[in-house]
Amino acid sequence: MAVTLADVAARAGVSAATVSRVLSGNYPVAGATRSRVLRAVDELEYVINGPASALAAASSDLVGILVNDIADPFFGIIAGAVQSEMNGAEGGPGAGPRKLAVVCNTGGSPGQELTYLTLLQRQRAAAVVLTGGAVEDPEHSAALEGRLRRLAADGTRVVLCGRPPPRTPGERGGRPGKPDGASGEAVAEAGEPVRVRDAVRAEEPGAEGRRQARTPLERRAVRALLPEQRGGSGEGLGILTVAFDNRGGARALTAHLLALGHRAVGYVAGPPERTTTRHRLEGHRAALAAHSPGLSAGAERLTVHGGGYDRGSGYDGALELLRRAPEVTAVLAANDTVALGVCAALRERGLRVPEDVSVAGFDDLPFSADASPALTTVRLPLYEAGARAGRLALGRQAPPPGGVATVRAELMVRASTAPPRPRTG
Amino acid sequence: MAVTLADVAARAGVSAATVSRVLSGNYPVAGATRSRVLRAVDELEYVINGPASALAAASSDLVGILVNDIADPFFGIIAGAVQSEMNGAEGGPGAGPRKLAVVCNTGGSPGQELTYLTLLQRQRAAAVVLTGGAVEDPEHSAALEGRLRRLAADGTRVVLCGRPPPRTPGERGGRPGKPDGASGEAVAEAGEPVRVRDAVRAEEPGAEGRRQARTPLERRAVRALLPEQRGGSGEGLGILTVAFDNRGGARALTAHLLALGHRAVGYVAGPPERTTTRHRLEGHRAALAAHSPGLSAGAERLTVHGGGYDRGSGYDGALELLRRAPEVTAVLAANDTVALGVCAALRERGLRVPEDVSVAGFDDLPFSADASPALTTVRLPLYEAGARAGRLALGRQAPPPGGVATVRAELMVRASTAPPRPRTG
DNA sequence: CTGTTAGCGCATTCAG
DNA sequence: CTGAATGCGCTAACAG
Repeated sequence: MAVTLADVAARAGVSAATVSRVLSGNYPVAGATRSRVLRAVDELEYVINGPASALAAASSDLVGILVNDIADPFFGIIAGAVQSEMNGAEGGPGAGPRKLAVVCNTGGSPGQELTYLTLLQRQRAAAVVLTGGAVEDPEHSAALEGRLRRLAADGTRVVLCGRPPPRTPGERGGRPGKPDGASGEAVAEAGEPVRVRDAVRAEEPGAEGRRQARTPLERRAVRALLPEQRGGSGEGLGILTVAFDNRGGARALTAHLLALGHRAVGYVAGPPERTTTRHRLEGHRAALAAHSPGLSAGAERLTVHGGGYDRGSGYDGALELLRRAPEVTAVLAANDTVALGVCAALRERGLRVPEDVSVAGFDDLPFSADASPALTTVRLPLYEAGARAGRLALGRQAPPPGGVATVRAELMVRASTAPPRPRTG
Repeated sequence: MAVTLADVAARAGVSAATVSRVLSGNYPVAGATRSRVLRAVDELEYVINGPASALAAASSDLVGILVNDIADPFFGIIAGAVQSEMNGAEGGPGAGPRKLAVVCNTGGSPGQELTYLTLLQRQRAAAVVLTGGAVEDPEHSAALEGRLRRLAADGTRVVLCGRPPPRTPGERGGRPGKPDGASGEAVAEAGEPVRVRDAVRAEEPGAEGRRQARTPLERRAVRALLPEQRGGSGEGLGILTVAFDNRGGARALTAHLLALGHRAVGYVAGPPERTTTRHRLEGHRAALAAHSPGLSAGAERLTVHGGGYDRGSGYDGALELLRRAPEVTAVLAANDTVALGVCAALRERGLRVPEDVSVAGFDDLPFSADASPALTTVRLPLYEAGARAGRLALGRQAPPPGGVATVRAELMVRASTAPPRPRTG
């Protein structure tokens, strides 16, 4: 507790300034002096005082990752990817995490989300990454955008991963419910979707610790420049987005079921207020509509909203769906976890998957391939998306055009879907 | 970025000290003044400067949670529980997380673990919680204990969850491999295991913000006192432990299989260097030995070590086991995830579970009950253990006697285990 | 109850 | 290349 820079300086017979310089390593120091200092640091077991350092330098190495549910591998995979991006590629010998990447569990609560953002703002976090779908409550959206705007203004990099970009002011008065639209995401979808693997690295791999805008004055100058470069889709707020193609994925999934011959397709959706829920549902309905107007008309009745993205919601939702529409021959679930719950409910009702009812999930979490039957689902490149978000948060990769990168979704056809059995009744 | 306490003070027409007082809330301030200040804070969108505050107060509200694999629900559940404990029960109006509980993903790497601890130490974290099994490398153990000791000495609370307590100096020269011993954990196991649900709360629910050792002088005094109260099992280092009864759980599981009639029981274990692996294996062998010396003798050949606690290790391990000992009628897995991999390999070899081979997991993660067949496993009260660890980290619950609380493991018999089929050959 | 006064430990100016 | 001096923004002691 007690040992400070001054102690180290005294032991090494140098000034505190010199110790500071060898520790931060961004300033020339004589080799002999340097090693003397390093030895003193070691002998005294000196550990830098983060708060003091952050105060003096007006910067911190904290990076916050907000997740809706830390016990859900969906978020775990993304968070792990972001975090791994903070560590590797630092070059230096014995390099470890230069950044303290920390994940904060909001439990899906808007309030907690804001609270964590405040806490992170207090710490002057270098970046924050928000993962997963957002809650579409106007009041909360406004509060959230305000926080994010201020964070960005303070120089904190803000990256959204798996969440649509905030609407730019001009785009206000959204149209939740309309199957398609002109939001930022739609724009990205329309264009050539950016694929993570093809992404161009902004810097050469070996380039380490390039000093950029280090002094307070330089920093200020950079900030002053930012407004000039502003584009659309949240980029104007300095917010970058890695979005998932939830609509496209759901569309492909439903199309797959229709192609198999299913006509009564139930949907056990997530909580209605989340963007992810809405987008997947929209994709589903779009596929229905594309097939025939009749299917589209009945969709409402065949949709059940669960209270969450958990197994219980799938279980309950499936029972409700069966009660409401016993004729369903296929059930789409909000995600893989929900799909497992659906399967459980179905089995309990004596229905076999896929012989009696086909079931499909979303996300392709690791366990999905191992479920039995193996789950037909939509693969989202969670890890790659998280890694990309991490790189953007670190400024290690050039922002995508428009500030939004949309990541592809891939249909994974496995054993849980099959043609409907011929009607015997 | 620019707005500081002084700005708020100026706007509210009070001194900076007063603003600080209303914000920290631990000092009497006149109602009128308070609301004036609050309004100014609001209008200016003022956000406290964490580093400055931490520096001045010589304390921080950061709590670190170290996990081996953030994508593994085992850790997600524990981490979520710890985190939720940081938020709730704070009493105050509009209360959110007073503590910034953050989870750090070590990826199971000892180096990363140390690095994160250093980072947390830099930030003068209020507490750190280390979850999951430790790596039993003497060199790393020494380094780790050194870090933890220093952290504890700095006033950071250190809590281990799902990891055995560090050996007290006198207990050095451990006996990895011996089926039983006199380590700290064994002591705890021998005594009445502390059950989380019955745990007594240290404080009344309503008691908020009781000031303890607030001034630097008082703080110093308390720290000086600590050495006097030292007990055993890491308590001497100020380290508290919530341990899992891995040995007992594995013992019960193996006993279950033996009772069903199995005699050739394979074991697809985790990485050999981890404490969790060793303890579960020891429990398994103990049950074998208790049944008959003959079984114990053959155990070595029936044990395969995987590279991790993931599905792939289970898959590979099972294939190796089948090659080495095709006669197995039951397979125990390192954990549920590994068990899923084992099942997959078995099925691929045309073996049915449980008709041809019984399979059992460990942990009882949420998906285990949904697997088909539903997995027989050992339930570990992950959430409760994490919550308890969180409370200990906050000092909200009295430390268990000896500094170690062992949490019960419960056998969950489901569909993946059955009697061996009568030998037809 | 409130204002004034000192630092907390470090990074960064400026002089050497 | 190095040392001395200044202040980051806040909290805590001290007087009123």
